[in-house]
Amino acid sequence: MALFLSTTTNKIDRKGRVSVPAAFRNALAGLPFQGIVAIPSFKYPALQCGGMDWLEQLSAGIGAYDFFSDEHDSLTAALFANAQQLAFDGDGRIVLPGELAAHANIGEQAAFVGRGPTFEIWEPEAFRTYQAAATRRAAEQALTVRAARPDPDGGGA
Amino acid sequence: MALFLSTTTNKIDRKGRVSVPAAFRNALAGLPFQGIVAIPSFKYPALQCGGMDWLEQLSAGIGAYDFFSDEHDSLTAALFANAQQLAFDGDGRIVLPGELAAHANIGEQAAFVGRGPTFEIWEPEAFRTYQAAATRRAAEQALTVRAARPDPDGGGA
DNA sequence: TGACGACCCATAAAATCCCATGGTATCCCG
DNA sequence: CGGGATACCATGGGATTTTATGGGTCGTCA
Repeated sequence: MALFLSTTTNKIDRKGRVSVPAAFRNALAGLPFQGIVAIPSFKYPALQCGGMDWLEQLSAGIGAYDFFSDEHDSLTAALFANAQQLAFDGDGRIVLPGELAAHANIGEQAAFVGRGPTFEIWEPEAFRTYQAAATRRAAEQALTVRAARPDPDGGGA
Repeated sequence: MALFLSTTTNKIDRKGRVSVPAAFRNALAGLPFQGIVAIPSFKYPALQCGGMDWLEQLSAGIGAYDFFSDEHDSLTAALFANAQQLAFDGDGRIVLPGELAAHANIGEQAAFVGRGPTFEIWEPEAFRTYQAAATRRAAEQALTVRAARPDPDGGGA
């Protein structure tokens, strides 16, 4: 699966449309469904996104749980019930539905944040705040990671 | 994986382009994505770089963490969100985005520093300073090591 | 009829491609 | 071994294409 990298902030026009960054669209090129899948994160005011293939993987993972288990209920309720399929228009834009925009407090602008196999959509200012904290934590953890996983180059970042 | 060796300093033209040293390009030949991946180091004013295969390895290493854990969040936010995929143009150059150049205080010139499986991009003067300090530290540590460990072959030097 | 979504087109800015040049190292041949 | 030819590399700039963004039109469904 392609990786989503870097952060791009795009404007939302008065019809509620946003351009998905070209780099992300390229990562999704070749998939049967041309568009993205967005799920409100239950940890952050943000939207978890990926291609259709990502959702299928997620589905496969959930399938492993017992069908009648509480986990199954919680997960399917939390994930699939709130998931939205957002198709690209001819110019690579999507329309952000009201509930999703509301969950992430998105107004005029939306930040598309790469997270490797997936990406997120944030309100730009909120993301900056979160990002600062995450970077600080990651810097501390970097030592841990290196200790746990021998890293010849001494450092990724 | 190929190795990156030696240091080369190249000029950045007014469009923000730099030639990636031919030796580094050769090390990346054969990869599906022709270009490099750059991540701002959170230890130095420099950019950690490598091929796409390097990033995939990194991604695999992070995948070991629980998907919903804070560690996972911090690392992916710090790495992937700040990472940039920089493709070669037809002449083996990349465009250095503003934020990356800013992080490394890069202006007119960029130093490509081989580090084995990865390489770094520095502002040349800053690298010289860092390099000198690192050399000094290494020399001090060498003395310490020799003192602590009786050396049968007479000290090597 | 009136709101909403899907599709189409226009435009400015930015990224990308393509070609030209000068310098340097390399190779080949006498 | 010397000298010319050659290939490769770093660099510059113009032309072309992509992107992001704005707006219009037409059909659909309530």
